[in-house]
Amino acid sequence: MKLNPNFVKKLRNSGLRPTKQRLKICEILFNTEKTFHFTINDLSKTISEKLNEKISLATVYNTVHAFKKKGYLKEISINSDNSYFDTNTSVHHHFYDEDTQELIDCAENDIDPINVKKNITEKKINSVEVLIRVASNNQNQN
Amino acid sequence: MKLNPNFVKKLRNSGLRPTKQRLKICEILFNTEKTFHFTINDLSKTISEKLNEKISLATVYNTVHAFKKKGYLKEISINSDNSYFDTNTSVHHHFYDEDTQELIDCAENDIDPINVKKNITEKKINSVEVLIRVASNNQNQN
DNA sequence: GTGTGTGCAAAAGGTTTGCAAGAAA
DNA sequence: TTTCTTGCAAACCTTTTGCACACAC
Repeated sequence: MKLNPNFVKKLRNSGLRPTKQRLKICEILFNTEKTFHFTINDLSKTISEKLNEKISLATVYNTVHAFKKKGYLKEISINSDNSYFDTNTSVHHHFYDEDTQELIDCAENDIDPINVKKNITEKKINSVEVLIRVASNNQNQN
Repeated sequence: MKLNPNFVKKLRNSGLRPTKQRLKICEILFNTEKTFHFTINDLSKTISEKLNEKISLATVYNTVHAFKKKGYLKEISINSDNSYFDTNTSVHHHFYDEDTQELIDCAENDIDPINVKKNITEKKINSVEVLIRVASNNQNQN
């Protein structure tokens, strides 16, 4: 497996040692033009499918949390069943398909800018994000 | 403890037997003009503080889920640490205070209506909700 | 009486932690 | 050789489940 120098640099810059495991996870997460969403479960499945090597679950958790802490990943909570991570760390909106439990990025101009007229707290607004839940009509939401 | 006939009726109407435990939980959740947010942990603490009687954790879970299923409660996921329930089951927006982990309802007219210009799925939109994260400026988000 | 609900304790599921061995600096 | 990281297993915590007893009807 090639040792991508960009990822080595990326990790080094944030004070994380570029270990074999972290580099492999970088390859999976950041080696594509487009961003995507995943669960820890997805990721560890991808690892064991795509790589001929095993990374322990604990290391996957540690790495994902380290990446989140460094700002390379963003965590998104939609329901209590699953915790999603997003390789797109910018503030943006989502569609959530309740049938498939799939999370889809919303393009910047698919939604008009949100105007918060009144901030009832005195605190600074860090982000304003919209979640659009969709489902087919003949849906038993249970 | 008074046996509130409204709650007896409410439960009966939805096919839930009006047991002592369920009625007590109704008193706590629905006996106020204003709606509020809580975690299972909050609720079970309130129960043991406000009532001179104990309700088993399993029953609290069962009841909250039964109420959610009947549409009396709504579950809100903000972070992976906590699952919040809302006694306001309508579609509405929230402020989330990252300092205190507190969830605050947003009044209908504190935000201009959201205009979804393009629904990239072909499915029906069930809800459009905004989450506004706030925090004090001098904040170490860790 | 019949069926549903409760409470306990045990099981489950997902995540974190402690620690010894291994890899990076 | 010193420090950080990994991997395993155990610990943890929250939520769910099985089952006997109790309660609602």
